[in-house]
Amino acid sequence: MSRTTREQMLETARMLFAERGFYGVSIANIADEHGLTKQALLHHFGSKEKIYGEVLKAIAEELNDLMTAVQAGHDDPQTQLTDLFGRMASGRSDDVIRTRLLMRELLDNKHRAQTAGAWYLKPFLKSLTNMAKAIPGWSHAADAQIIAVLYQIIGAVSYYGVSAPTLRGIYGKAGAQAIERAFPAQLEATIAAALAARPIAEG
Amino acid sequence: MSRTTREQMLETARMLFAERGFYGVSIANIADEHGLTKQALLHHFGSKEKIYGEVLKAIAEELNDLMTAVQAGHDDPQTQLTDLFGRMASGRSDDVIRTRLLMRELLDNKHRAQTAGAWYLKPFLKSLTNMAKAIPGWSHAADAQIIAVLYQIIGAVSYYGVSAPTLRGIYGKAGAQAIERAFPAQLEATIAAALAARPIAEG
DNA sequence: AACGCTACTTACCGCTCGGTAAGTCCTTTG
DNA sequence: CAAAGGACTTACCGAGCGGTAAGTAGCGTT
Repeated sequence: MSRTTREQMLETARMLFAERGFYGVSIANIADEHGLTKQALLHHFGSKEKIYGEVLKAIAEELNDLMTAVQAGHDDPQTQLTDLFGRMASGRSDDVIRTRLLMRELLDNKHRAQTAGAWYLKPFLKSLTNMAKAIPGWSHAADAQIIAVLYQIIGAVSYYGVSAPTLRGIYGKAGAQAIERAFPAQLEATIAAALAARPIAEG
Repeated sequence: MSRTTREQMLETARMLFAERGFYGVSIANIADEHGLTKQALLHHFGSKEKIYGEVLKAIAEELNDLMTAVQAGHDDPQTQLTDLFGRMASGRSDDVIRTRLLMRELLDNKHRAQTAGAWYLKPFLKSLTNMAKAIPGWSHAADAQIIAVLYQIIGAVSYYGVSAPTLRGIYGKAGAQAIERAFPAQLEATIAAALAARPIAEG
């Protein structure tokens, strides 16, 4: 049963870190969600940094699983990529939480650095790059160019998962819902356009 | 001279908030940068929230200025938009700091909410929307669809300004520099592609 | 010369932070 | 049935947090 508690704690930690960021969440905040004390968390994980590290590690594994699933589902690399990004931006609450957390990590890891960082994402980015290289016309592009394109797509995808509260604040509930409805199709078009545009050779 | 001190403080605050986030920066941190005490900051701004609010307000003004400049520079709305996003992603340290801060605000404002938020950006988004509506083929698109597209572009642009440290961690200094070199041209292509794809009517 | 104002200071306050120490309770194992 | 160990608690700690109170020092006005 301790296993379950641990997993529940990790899940809560992920949600809270995604919502408020590493510095915006205290160990006690996470523990309160379970009716336990912060020392219970420290017992299981040792330190706040380690909790955060485990959350990131789990996310990295999920992304790799997603990658595997997408590769199993299609042969065409462009379809694989489109499917992958579509899944990452599904709008399901799991995905939104994960996207938020990854964006925060992107912003913060410079300062918390090596401890636990985007390094976990390295294999995922490597797989992404290989997938893109399999697209006709991309095979001879430099890694740097491919990553530049991929990062722009990831940026577009990520903003989707993160903007909802802001847009609701600016445009009201009905307006935000209309935008949310329009997003997925529009996103797919943007991704298709970005992938269709072949990488530009360095000048 | 008090004016100068105040401005310096705001500048430092902006940089630190961008680097470490609202919760990752204390008033004392900001004050230390000037050799003053935190009470000096509280004297000038009243509270931490108000410092942050002033930073956001200044950014909103800058974006509006940028918008005006771009409109004065070109007649074609698509060129205006491309120019605008290009300037926002110039890679100059000012722009990187501003982009980081806006991304953080996007992630955090749900919780700090009305106090001081993306509401400052409302006029900017409104202008952006109008600019997009002037593009041939976009005039009859719903606001929601236009904003969906714009947000994706903003996402792609923003990731550019924020990813450098992470990419350096993953690909090393030389690799990251190659990516940085490839980014601008690639970004322009992505923006052009996203703008070229006409908004999709709601199904 | 007294006044008021701005710019700042030192001295606090109550609170929360991450983390340590030392236990209690309960279950598993020999 | 005792020993061991995991799960969790209460009781702390020093440090840092945002913010208040009460000044002081230097200026321009009257």
